[in-house]
Amino acid sequence: MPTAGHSGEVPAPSKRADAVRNQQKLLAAAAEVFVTSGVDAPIREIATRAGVGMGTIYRHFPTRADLVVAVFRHQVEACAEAGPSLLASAGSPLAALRQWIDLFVDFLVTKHGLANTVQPDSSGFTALHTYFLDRLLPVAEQLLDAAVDAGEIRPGTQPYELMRGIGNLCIGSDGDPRYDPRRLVALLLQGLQQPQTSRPE
Amino acid sequence: MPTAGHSGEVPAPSKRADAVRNQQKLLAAAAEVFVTSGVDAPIREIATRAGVGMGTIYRHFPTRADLVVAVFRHQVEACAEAGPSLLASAGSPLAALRQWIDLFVDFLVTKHGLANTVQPDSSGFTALHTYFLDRLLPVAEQLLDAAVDAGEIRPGTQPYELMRGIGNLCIGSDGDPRYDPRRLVALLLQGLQQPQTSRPE
DNA sequence: TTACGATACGGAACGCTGCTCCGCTTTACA
DNA sequence: TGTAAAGCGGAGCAGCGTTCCGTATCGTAA
Repeated sequence: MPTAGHSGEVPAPSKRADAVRNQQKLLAAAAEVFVTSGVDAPIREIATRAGVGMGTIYRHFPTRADLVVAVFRHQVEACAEAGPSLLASAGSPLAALRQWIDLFVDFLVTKHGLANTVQPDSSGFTALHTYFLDRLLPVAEQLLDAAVDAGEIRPGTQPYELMRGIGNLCIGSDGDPRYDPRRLVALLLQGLQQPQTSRPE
Repeated sequence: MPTAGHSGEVPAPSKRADAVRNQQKLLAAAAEVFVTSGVDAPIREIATRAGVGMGTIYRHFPTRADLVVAVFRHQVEACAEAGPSLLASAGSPLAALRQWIDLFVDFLVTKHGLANTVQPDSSGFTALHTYFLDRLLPVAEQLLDAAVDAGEIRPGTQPYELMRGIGNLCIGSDGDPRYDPRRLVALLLQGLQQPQTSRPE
């Protein structure tokens, strides 16, 4: 094989620069549109938002499932990388956790859409799910630990339990304007905070 | 209010005969088409099969969910009524059970489609589910008991467990031509039969 | 730097679908 | 039997997924 890079994410032997650019633009645009309009959003809308033509999107992602899966992996990676950097840039561990969960909720739209797009009992699905857990659980743990160490939230919360709870809160969030999972997630976070952090009214 | 009928299934005060006829034709046609092409089948196909126009189907069932729910209730009723009559008409209780399960599998296509059509966590959904259980469990029990009394199948099988098992076998039956739930259901029934029915090879 | 083949792009066009709307038919009732 | 209302049918519209091919862009070798 020719120069395959250094075990990066793109094993393709050689790709044109504009093709790589467009793929990135499409992933970003699709992620935004999925949050706005769900995973069933018109392909045209995604192409328009990315500033590319219909042909381009179909060349990169022949089926909708291909696109959704790619966005999923991309989001997992972005979410995982955002954890440590938020911890460094945000004012406090709690602020970092809050912002990270915000990203996480956005991302869950894609994750739940996954079940409607690819066969939920296929081998590819379980592979994605384990990837999801392996990559994100340590990040959540790191953020939680930091916030606990800073005395901003009470200790004892399991990362898996929190992620699972947030995930469940976001189920069925489409179609019902009366139900806003973000409000409930915010409540959850509120409940996590130490009593002395917020003044007793 | 005018004459509201006698607490039947149709609370409409007075309906034209052809309207009632068409509604029945639509329910029957939709049921067939759902089995053939799934609950996402084109509305046109259902209208054509029923021999009515597009306007008619949309007047009776404004949304796809309305149609699916109506077919569901209709199927539950038909399935429940078929139990005793099969027991009387079929050659043996086991034959009756076999034919009834055949109906039941057809019907499950609609039931699983329900989850994709109406909100699975809505109150209407749980109401339909309890209706489903209340109406069908006794029938399954009656058929099982009869077959056990006749010595055709081994005793000890719980009706709920059987129905649940058949239901699970029928999950994800769309889209994969390699997976035919009916074969597996038949195997299940085979396993239910008394050892002495089939010669021990 | 230039020229050229390969690669990727864009979007018009097609077929299929859900849904509406209105002229015509059928029904029920007096 | 005559008439108003209720119901019917399907053409037509808008939106979506998907394909296809002329054109633009890129990488490379001279």
